[in-house]
Amino acid sequence: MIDLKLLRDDLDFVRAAYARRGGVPQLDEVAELDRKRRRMLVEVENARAEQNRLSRLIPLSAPEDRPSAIAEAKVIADRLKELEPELERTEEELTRLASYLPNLPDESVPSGLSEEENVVAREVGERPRFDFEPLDHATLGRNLGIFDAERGVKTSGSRFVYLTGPGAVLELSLVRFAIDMLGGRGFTPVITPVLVRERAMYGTGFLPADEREIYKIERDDLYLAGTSEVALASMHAEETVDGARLPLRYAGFSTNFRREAGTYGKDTQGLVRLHQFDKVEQFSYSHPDTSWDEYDFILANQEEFLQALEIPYRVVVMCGGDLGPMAAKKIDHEAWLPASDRFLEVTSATNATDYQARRFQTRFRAEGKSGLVHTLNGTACAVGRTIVALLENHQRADGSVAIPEPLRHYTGFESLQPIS
RNA sequence: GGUGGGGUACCGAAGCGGCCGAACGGGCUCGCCUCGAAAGCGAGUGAGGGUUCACGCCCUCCGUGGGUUCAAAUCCCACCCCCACCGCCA
Repeated sequence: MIDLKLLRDDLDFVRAAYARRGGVPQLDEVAELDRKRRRMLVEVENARAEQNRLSRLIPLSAPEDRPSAIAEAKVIADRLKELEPELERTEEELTRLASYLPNLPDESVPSGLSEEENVVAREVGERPRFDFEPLDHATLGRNLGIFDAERGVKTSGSRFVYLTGPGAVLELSLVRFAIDMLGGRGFTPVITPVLVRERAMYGTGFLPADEREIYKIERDDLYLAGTSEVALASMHAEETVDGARLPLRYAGFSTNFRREAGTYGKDTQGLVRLHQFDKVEQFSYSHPDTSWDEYDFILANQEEFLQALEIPYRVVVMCGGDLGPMAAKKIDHEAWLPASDRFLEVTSATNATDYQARRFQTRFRAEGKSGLVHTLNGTACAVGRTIVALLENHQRADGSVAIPEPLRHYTGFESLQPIS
């Protein structure tokens, strides 16, 4: 939710900001409803003030004056019974429409409507050169016996896999590596609930915008989270935290569930686009004045993680049209996949500014003043896609795949070997 | 699945339908006292919104939503959430 005061104070500013993400059709309607609401609010409050005044006089008045005093108060009471529902309807409509307003893009966000207009900031790391024909990750995975897609389909349908043998160990190793790295940087490890209430989904910003993408458990009225961001953003809902304790940093681990609606036929092989995958996520509650510094910190952690694993990548700044509803800015890191000959999104970092905090009412208090915090999130390790990048970049002529040095401590092996 | 008990301000905890935004205790802040601290004493201490250049004024909030009434923390209805115990269970 954005601050509706902005619509009153500087509608043109809001309009210009939204233009960078393709515009928001209902903007003027929201602004008009807001004006109407305030008009009615003043009317209702004045009536209530009058009613309160009259009511207070009743017990003080002489018994013989009571009937007339009550009759007088009743006139106002009846009038309020007409005005209040009307105000309420206006407020409901306003809230409903306003909940579709996305966050305002930061000034540094490039204009654009689709991912074609995202901006590649730079490329980091050397693309590997092979003196043999490199294999794509799906083939490698099969050869190495680290996942089993056929049986995943048998059990759960397409886009589900079994991670097997060294694949399972590799996953746990990556998770632990990421958690340890962040633990040294002030992030408290958290394993989050994956079934969440509607309120958590709404507050994070995935509802109402991304409803199609989310699994819902109708019977128990719960949703399956697509990222631990949901539970982490919801963690301090309705709380006022001591400003001196900011930033609050969490390294969330969870299994994530995504419907991948509308992606039929896309990335059907391997570990790229699954309905279920595990991820370690950075999440920060920041003071609003320093949230862009915190954003840089999250981005730096992401780069260090990729560099430690010797994965070449590029930094992509999302254009306005490619931002999620909660994002004021979003930057992805895309790993280079030499055999597939393309880049693959492996991390994403978002500064949600006060958008989520306003919905969740997460505040801070410092020097006697209180305000909304800023929330930020960024992938630390999306396990499946990280494995994809490791496989393609570290494959060797004999069909094996080298494990990067920092990870060996966790895996206990130095390479993945082809089975039989 | 069953049975109970609860949701009041930063925390704990009272609260006859009418100066109740709410006693009291703790905490916190600022004073006094002190060489300094503790203790003690005194004062203060919620949030959101509307309006105003401002001082201020006004409205709302006692889990949520309805209802009764001139007037609801208080009475009525529905719902949500939390806790405890029993059963089942990784």
